[in-house]
Amino acid sequence: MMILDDRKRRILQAIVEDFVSTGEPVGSRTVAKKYSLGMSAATIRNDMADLEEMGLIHQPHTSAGRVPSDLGYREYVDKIMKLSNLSTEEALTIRDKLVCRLKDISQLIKQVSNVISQSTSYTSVAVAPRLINSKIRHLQLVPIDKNKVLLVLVVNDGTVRNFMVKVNKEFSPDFLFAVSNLLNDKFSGLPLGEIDQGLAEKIKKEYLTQEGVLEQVVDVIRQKAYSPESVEVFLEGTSNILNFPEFSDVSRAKEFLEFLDERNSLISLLSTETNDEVKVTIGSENTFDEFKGCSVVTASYWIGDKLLGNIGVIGPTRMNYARVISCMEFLRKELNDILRNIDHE
Amino acid sequence: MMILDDRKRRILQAIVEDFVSTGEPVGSRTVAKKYSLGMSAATIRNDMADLEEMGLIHQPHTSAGRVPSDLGYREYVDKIMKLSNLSTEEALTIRDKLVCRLKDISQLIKQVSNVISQSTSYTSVAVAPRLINSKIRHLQLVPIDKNKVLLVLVVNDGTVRNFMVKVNKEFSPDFLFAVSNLLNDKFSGLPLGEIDQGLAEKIKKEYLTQEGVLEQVVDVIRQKAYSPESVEVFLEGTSNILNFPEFSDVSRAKEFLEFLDERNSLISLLSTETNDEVKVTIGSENTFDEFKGCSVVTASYWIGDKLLGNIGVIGPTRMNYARVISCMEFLRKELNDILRNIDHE
DNA sequence: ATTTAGCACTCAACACCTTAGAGTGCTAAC
DNA sequence: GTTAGCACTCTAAGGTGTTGAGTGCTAAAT
Repeated sequence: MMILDDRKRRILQAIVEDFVSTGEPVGSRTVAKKYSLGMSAATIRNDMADLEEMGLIHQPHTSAGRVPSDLGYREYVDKIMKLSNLSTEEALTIRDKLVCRLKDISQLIKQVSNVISQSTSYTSVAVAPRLINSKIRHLQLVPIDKNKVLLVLVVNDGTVRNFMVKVNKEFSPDFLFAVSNLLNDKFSGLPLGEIDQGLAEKIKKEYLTQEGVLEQVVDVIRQKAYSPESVEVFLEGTSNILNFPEFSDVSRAKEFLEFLDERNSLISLLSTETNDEVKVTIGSENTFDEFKGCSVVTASYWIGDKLLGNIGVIGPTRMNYARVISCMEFLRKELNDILRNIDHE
Repeated sequence: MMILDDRKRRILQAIVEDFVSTGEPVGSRTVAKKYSLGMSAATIRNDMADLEEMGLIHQPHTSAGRVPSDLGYREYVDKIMKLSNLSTEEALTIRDKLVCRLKDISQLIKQVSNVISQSTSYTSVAVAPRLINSKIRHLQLVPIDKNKVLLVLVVNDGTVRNFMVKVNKEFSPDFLFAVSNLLNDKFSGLPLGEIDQGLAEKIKKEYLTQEGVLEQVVDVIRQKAYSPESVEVFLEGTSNILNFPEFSDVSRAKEFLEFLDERNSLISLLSTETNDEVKVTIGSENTFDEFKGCSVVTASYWIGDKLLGNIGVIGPTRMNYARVISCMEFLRKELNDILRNIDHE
């Protein structure tokens, strides 16, 4: 457990905030002058030496100023920084951008991601609501060709998804319509996770039908509900990272961008459940090596107590944490509000 | 009209090929030694001076070697380079990667784009078949909620698209099914471009129906058929460009990457009709300023004489043209073959 | 017992110079 | 028409000196 006296805390704060905004190591003189803490550079130097001993800051080289370490950022985020609400003006612009795009939840999430990346100028990732937690609102089978049927699935949040179902004989539109009605009768209102072959069996018995569509449909639903393939991921503002001197080394930038291309990594990056809070992962706290120099801020959005998906920001460890976190708080709440209104099951 | 004697052509060839592979300006000694043209460096120097006068090559500075100009590349591409087929091995791997992914044309195109970017190590763009040129194979209306109906549209190449249709009253599934059947009857086989309100009127008269769905559906089809919004664009291998020293300047790389984020620019970049050929646009020949230092190689794919979409490669002007063009030729043919087999209208 | 001023010391960054070498254009000989 | 030779040019790389920011330590001041 780290205990800092008030003065050291203020010095650490000054160092973090100055470094975040300038990108240059911060010297004792700068702290004394710019942050009017009412003490001399020499005093600050002494405290800095202590802070360094504690591992909160370090020097790139002997005659340079100090730079916060990952631990220093952690201390700053946990105990020092002060969050502030977005300006009302900004809040309004963001709200505006979200409302005018309400045609589809996936599009909404994509837009949220876009807004995040724009107003933080970092990279943003988001995953659309996972199927597995949704309830079926409506489904319908549409004939495609002699061995394919399209399953159109509408879930409670209004998302529409298409799945191709392979079948072994051709079915007439009328028959498929009848089956659709039957399925709607039985399935609608059920969570996707509860659809299984047992259910199919029951229906088959009850209606004495032998046709093969039923199992195939249930199969596809089960498969798609669980498969990570069917999770929609949005990535916005990837080129933003090139603004930061941390990535002026092209090979580093490339490594980063290539990592972002891997869907699965992104999904696992986000899928730390964050309950009701915004979660911050700093530098070396990251599991992925590619992100040792980056920080990730994530949040989840919910309907009631059902986790729907996550949103996140990725940027250099030298990140404006207060701002990013405030921004994420705001958007998380905003998103939850919008979703609460949509969900008329 | 530019006429080069055989020797000058071979010198230009050597310069282009050496520069493409090394990225360094090419000197007379290098040409003489590495490309055994059987003449001395001095002779080559004389010819190089001529080539420079013709604007085909130029010197970055007095005591440097020569670098091809855009015009030089053009001459090389048009009259000098020799295309060679892909190795059978490579052809097989590519064919493999395409076949195992046949579930959906859009996915196929995306995969093609992916393959292109991988085997050229440049960035690849592709547009999926445009709706406007497709014929309707099947359509069906699915109820969503009290003022929305989903239009599921299946076109002749097997692509399935969903469109939300706003309506002003709630319709029963049975009614929508009946309308779907009617629409199928009237529309299926028709090119999307031919659907219009006249057609809707005719149907309404014939069936004496007054319900409002029909117009709305026709409206949505017309709108989506023409809107550039509904063109699907795929972009693969964006981070590849960071491999080239041309983009080791981060701000240049950023500019490039940001340009790629704009769908519309990409679409217009590709939508030069290229008939039966692969088209090469070199450096300053590009309309977009952002691409003055890049070359773009595009090709189209067709079913019969209907243009479906385009595929393209974007890379630095210092590009291995012969290889890229061969690769594109191959994939264009491959794609056309696959599509020919799919299209059982 | 802190805090502060003063001072010697360190080190990266920058400017400046020198050198090496790659490449040229020109001329005169082949 | 081609080539060898040579003087010339210019960049890239390495070396040197200077500057200034920043430190740590010590001794005086509070």
